[in-house]
Amino acid sequence: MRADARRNYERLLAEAEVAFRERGTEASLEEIARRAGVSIGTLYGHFPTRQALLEAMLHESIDRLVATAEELLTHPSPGEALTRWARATAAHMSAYRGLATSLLSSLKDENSPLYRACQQMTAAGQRLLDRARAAGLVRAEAGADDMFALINAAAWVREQVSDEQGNRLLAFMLDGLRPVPAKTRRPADPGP
Amino acid sequence: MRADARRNYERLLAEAEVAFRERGTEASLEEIARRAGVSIGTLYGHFPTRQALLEAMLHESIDRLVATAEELLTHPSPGEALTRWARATAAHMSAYRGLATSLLSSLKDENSPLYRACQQMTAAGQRLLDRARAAGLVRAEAGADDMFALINAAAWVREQVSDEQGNRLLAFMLDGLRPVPAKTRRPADPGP
DNA sequence: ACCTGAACACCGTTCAAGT
DNA sequence: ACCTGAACACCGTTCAAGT
Repeated sequence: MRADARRNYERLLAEAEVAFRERGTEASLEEIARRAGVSIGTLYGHFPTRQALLEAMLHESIDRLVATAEELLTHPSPGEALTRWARATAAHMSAYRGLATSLLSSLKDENSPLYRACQQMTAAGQRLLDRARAAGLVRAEAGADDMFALINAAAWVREQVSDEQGNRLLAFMLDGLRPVPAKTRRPADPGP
Repeated sequence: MRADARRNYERLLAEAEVAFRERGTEASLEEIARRAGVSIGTLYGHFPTRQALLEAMLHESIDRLVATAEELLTHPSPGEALTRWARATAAHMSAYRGLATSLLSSLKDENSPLYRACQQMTAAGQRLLDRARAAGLVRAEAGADDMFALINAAAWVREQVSDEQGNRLLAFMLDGLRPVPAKTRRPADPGP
C-alpha cells in the first residue's frame, strides 16, 4: 500500500470513529470524507460499503472484547464473569448509536464484513455462557445466539434511556436467562 | 374540513400504513405522497412531521391495545394476563420496522405526538404489572417504564431475528421481571 | 495504484403562487 | 381553506479522467 494511501486510510478511520460516535452508524459518509480531507471517491476506494468501514473501525475493540471474554473464563465466579462480559459488551456497543441494529442485522448476511465480528463475539460469549450453565446459573434453552441478541437489545435500549435504567434492564435480561425454579410455577398461573 | 381535504387525509394515512409496514418508519414521505396521488406539500399540510403521521396512523391500533389491557385485568391469571399483553404489544410494534426506536426515543420529548401514545401504553401496562406484582410474580424494582422499555426491546429484536427466537427472547425478558428467589443467591456468586 | 470530483438519482422541508 | 410544485440543501454511489 502506497504511503499516501495508507495515510488516507488512517485518516478516514479516525474521522469515521468520531462521526459514528457523535452521529451514529448512519452518519454521512460524505462528511467523513470531507473531514478526513479526501474525496468521497477515496472513501469508497478503501471501504466499498458502510459496513466495511464500520468493521474496520471496530476491529481492534472487538478483538479486545473477545480477549476480555478469554480472561474472564478464569474468573472464580462463572456468573459474575458472564455478567461482567455482558455489561462491557453492551456498554461498548451503545457508544455508537445504531450499532446494535447494524450488528444484529448483519447476522442475516454471511457476506457482510460484520458477520465475522458477530460470530466471534457469539463464540466468545458461548464459552462464558456454558461455564455459567454448568454452574446451574443458566437455563437449558438459552443459546449463545440468544445471549448475543440480548446483549444487543440491552445496547439498543441503553441508547434510548438513562444509564440507570439501562443498567437495570440489562440486569433483568440476564436474570431472565436463569433457570426458573419449579416451586414458583403454578398450574393455575404460568407466570409473567 | 373540506371534503377534498378529508379525502386526501385518508388516502395519505392509508398509503402511510402500507409504506411503514413495507419499508419501516423511515419510508420516503415523497413516495407516500406520490402513491396517495397528492403533492408533497399536501402531506406536510396535514402532517407537519413524520411523527405526526406515525401517530395518526397508529392511533386506532394503540387505542385497541389499551382496551385489550383493560379487558385482561379481569383475566383469572395475573401472570398470564401480563404475558399476553406484552406479546400482543410487541407483535404489533414489530410490524413496522423502526417503530420501537421511534416510540422509545419519543419519550424524551414531551411535545412529540408519540409521547402521549407511549404514556397511554405505559399506564395500561402499569395496571397489569401491579396486579402481577400483587400476586408475587414481579420484583419490586421493576416499574411500568421498565416493562414498556422491555416490550420495545423485544419488538426491536423481533424485527431482526426469527419469530421463534423472538418469542423465546420475550419470554426470557419477562422472566427477568420475576422476583429472584433468595435461595439461588450465593455470597460467592451473584449470578449472571 | 490511487485519487478527484462531476454526474445521477433520490430525499426532507419550505413557501410563493395558485384555485 | 387547501393544494401545487419548484427551490434549496443534503446525501449515497459510480465512474471517466487525471496523476
